[in-house]
Amino acid sequence: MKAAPAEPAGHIRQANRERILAAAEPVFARAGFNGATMGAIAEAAGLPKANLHYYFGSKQDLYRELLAGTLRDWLVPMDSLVPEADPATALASYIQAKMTMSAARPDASRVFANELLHGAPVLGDLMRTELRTMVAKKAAVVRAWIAAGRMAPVDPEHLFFTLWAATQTYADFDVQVRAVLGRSKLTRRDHERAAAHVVSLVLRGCGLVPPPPQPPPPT
Amino acid sequence: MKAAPAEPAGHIRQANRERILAAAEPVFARAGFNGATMGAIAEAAGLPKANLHYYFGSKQDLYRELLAGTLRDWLVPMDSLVPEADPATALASYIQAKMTMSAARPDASRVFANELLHGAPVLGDLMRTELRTMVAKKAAVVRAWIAAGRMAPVDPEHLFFTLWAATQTYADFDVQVRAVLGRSKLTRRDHERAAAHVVSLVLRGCGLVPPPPQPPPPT
DNA sequence: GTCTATAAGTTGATAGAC
DNA sequence: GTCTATCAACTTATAGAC
Repeated sequence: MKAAPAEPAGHIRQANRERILAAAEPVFARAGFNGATMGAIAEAAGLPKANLHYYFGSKQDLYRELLAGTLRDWLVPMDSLVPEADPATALASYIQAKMTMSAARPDASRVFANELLHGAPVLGDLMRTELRTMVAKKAAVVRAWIAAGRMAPVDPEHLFFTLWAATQTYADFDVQVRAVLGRSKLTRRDHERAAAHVVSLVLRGCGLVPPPPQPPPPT
Repeated sequence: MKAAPAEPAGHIRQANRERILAAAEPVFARAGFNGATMGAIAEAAGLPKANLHYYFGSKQDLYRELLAGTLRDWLVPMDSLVPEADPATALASYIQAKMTMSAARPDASRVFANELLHGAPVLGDLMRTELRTMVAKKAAVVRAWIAAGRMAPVDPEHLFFTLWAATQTYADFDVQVRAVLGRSKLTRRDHERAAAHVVSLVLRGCGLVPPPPQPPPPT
């Protein structure tokens, strides 16, 4: 028999793993993969270094699990893009969802951005499978809207690139946004203004009449 | 007297510095500041490590000079945004210029993006001064266009954030673009298509009639 | 399952001969 | 101005007591 209890089925294990993942996110976000040290993550998690290796094996495995979780969360808002929906409403709420994520979990976005920036050495396979499949499906929805004359003929894949870039820039490069706006910190009103801007520009760009400014969801 | 010759006024010095800077760009782009090693840069430059320290003092000084040069190049295309210009033409050519830079020097863009991603520890001051001043000037131009009824009332500062994000995503996150499009490498046609998409979406988004697709400049 | 101690390897930076 | 040799510090990962 091992020392691990058989019945609780890994309660402690899972709790500790999540604790370590949560502590690792800001450390990887601020310093990148190489700049982040297991020591710093361990300190943030309130555990000895050795425990991190006990739970995740290596630094790269820990990093990989963090990223895979982010990609999953990241794809969820695309579900609302369905053929039956109104294009303007669906796109506006997708943009709003992405803007809300940028504001709520900027570190997750930054770790992801950093991985892409360096060529996606650990996430490349997932990008070429899961992400590509999902985008192909949603691009088909946009193409259907265009074919039905419900929106202007934009390139669907490139529309997604623009949407991701325009929304995530407020998380990934917020230091640039703050420098230009002269803010030491982005307020809730800054984020609302940013979201209104992106929604309005994109909807008009897609030939869709922007709806009157709607209050943010009670999330 | 020092060993350095007085008359040639640093010809060798400058040539070697530029050689090292050119070699450092792809290394920093691929590995980030911490992942890049002085050994790797020295090898790429074909020089011993010690020479890098002789010319730049420290790794951070080398990195700082590389970034400052990129920021300068990066601001140049904004010069064409002047009140007398036609908004549609000026914005289209600004976007084209940024897209061309993304395609031609992706590594410079990536090093810059990486610096922003980690909070601009070495470039922060320049962002809050030079960048902010330049954007304030160009935002005033956009405001004048709007006041004259020559384009839709978009938020000028946020318009720049969107333009930068939408254009640089093709350099910074090209691995994501390639994954979605199923390309092993982005072709010239891919970049043209991307540029046409961004120009068209933004011009329509700004209430400006997109001009017919113009051939790329002979650059 | 937890933690201390340490091994094994890497890196930025410098000394000093040429 | 160039380059070899080397140091001091740091980091990942593991061994082994508890």
